[in-house]
Amino acid sequence: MAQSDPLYQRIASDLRDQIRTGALKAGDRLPTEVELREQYDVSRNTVRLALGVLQNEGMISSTQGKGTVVREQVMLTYHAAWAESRDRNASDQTDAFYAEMRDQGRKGEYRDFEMRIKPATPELAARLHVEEGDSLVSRAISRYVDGQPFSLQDSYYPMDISQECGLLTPHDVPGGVIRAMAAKGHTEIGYVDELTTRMPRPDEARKLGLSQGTPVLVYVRTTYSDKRPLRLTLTIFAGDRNRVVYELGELGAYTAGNGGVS
Amino acid sequence: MAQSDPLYQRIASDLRDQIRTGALKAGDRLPTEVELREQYDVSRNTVRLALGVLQNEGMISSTQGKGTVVREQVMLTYHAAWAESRDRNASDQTDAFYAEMRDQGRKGEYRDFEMRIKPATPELAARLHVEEGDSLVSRAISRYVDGQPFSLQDSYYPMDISQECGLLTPHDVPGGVIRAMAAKGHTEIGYVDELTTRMPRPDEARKLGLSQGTPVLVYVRTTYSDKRPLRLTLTIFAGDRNRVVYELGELGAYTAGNGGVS
DNA sequence: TGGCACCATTTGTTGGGACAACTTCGAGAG
DNA sequence: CTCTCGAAGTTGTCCCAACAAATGGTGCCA
Repeated sequence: MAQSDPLYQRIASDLRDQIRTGALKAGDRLPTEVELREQYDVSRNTVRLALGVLQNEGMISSTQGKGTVVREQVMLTYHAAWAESRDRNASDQTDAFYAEMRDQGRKGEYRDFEMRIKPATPELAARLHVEEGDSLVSRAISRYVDGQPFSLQDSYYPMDISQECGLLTPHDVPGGVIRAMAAKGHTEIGYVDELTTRMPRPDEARKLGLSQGTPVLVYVRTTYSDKRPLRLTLTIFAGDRNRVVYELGELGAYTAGNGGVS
Repeated sequence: MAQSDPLYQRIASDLRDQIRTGALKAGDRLPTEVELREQYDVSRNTVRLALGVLQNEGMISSTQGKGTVVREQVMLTYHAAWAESRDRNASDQTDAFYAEMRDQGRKGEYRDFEMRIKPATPELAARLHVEEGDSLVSRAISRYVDGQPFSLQDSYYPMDISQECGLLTPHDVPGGVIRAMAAKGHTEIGYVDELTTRMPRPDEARKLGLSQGTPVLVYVRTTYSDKRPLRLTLTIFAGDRNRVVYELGELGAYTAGNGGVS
C-alpha cells in the first residue's frame, strides 16, 4: 500500500481492500480488465499482474469469456478423532465419511476406486516399518461431496497383511477393511496423524478441480496394532473447502461453530 | 504436457520434471531468464510466466539480481496432542514450544509479545460463547526457530476470566496462564482443534518471511473447562516448514519419521 | 417454438521493448 | 592490502500490440 510499492501491488491492495470491506462480496463480478486498465490508467499487462496476485491468494477466480469473480468459501468439516470411533463400528472408512457428510446435510460419494501394488518410498517404508522398495498394497479413492471433488485418499497396507486379510481385490472388502483385519488379529489400538500443507501438484489440482491459489491439506494417518503399523492413509484435501477437527478430552455436548476462524 | 498446452505451461512442466527427477536439486541455480529464453526460443515474458507457475507451486524462489534457485524444505514438527500434556506441567505454552524445539535440536525463541483488547468477531464469539463485539483479551506472540520466523500465535480469553486471573498485563503471567487460571477454578479438561489451510495475507507473508507460493496452516485450539470455553488459540504456521502431529491411542514407543509423506 | 449460426465481450497466450533495482565481483584508488 | 566504485549480469516493473479461445446473447431460419 505504500507509495513506493509497484503499481500492480497497489492495484491488488486496492481490490483486496474492496473485498475485505465488503464493497465487493463473494460471487460479485470484478470490473473487466479493460475497465480496470482505464480506471487505473495502466497497461492491461499490469492489470493482469494485479489480478494474478489476488488469484494466487485464492481471493478471486477468472474464467475465459466470463470474467473475474470474488471467490466464496464453503467449509466442510472432517472430524478426525471422532471419525476414528465411527470407523470401528462402521463397515469401512468410507461409511464414516458418508455419515459425516450426511450429518452436515451433504451428499457424499466416492469414485475411481483403484487397487494397485506400489513399491514403498522411503517415507512410506519408515512409517510402515518395511524396507524401502518393498511391495505395498494401495487402495485409492476420490471422495465427492454434492458432486464436487473433495479429497483424494490413498491407503497403503503391508503386503503380508493384505494377503492374509483379502485386500488384494479391486473391489470393496465385504464387511470393511478394518473388520477384516481385526478378524485376523490385527486390531487397531491407536494412530498418529500428521498434517501439513503445500501447493497442489498439477494432477492434484486437476482431480480436485482447484483453481489457482488454492493449497491442499495433506493428512497422513498411520494406524497401529499393539505390535506393528497396520495401515497408512494419505488424504489430500482441497484446502479451500475443508477443515480437519480433533475433539479431545472429556468434552460434553460442545459443538464447534460452522464458520472458520481467520 | 500435452502438445496443446500453452508454451509457458510446457516450459514449467519441463523444469518441474527436472526438479522432480533430481536433474535440478534443492539449492541449485536455474538457468537465467535470458538463457531459458534462448533455450526454448520464446519471449522473456513467456519464460517469466513459466517461472511464475513454479514459484506459485512453491518449487523455486527468485531474488532480484541473484537468480532463481530450487527451494529446499526443512520440516519441523509440532506435537499437538502431546504438547497439551506438557502444557499442564510446564509454566506456560511457550515452555512447551521450547521443549519441543529443544528435542528436535533447534533453538526456539519468541518475540513481539503484545496484549491487546479486541472485539469478538462472529467466529470468535461463537467459539468462546460470548456475544459478538464483546471485549476479548488477546495475547499474541511470534515464534522463531533458529532465528527464522516459525509461527504467529494469538490467544483470546474472555474478559471476566482475564480480569479474575490477572491476564491484563503486557508481560508474562508469573507461573503461566494455565496455572493462573487453574488456581481460580478454571481447569482445562479438553479442547477442540481445527486445522485449515489458505494462502497468507500480505502482512502474514511479511511477518513469516514467506516466499511466493507458500500457504499457511491455520490451527485453532479452543480449550474448555467443565463449564465453558476458557481460551482460543489461533496459530498461523508457515506451511513449508511445519507439520502438526497427533498421537492418539495406546501407542508404545512408536515415533514418526522425520521426512514428510508426499 | 426450437435450434443453430454468428457476433460482441472477456480472459488467455505470446511477442516485442525499455528501464529500474539489486547482487556480485573485479579494477583501481588510497 | 583494503576499501570503494562501477560495470556486468540478473530479476523486477511496465508499456504496447495482436491474436486465440471461451462465453453469452442475438437473431435468423426452419
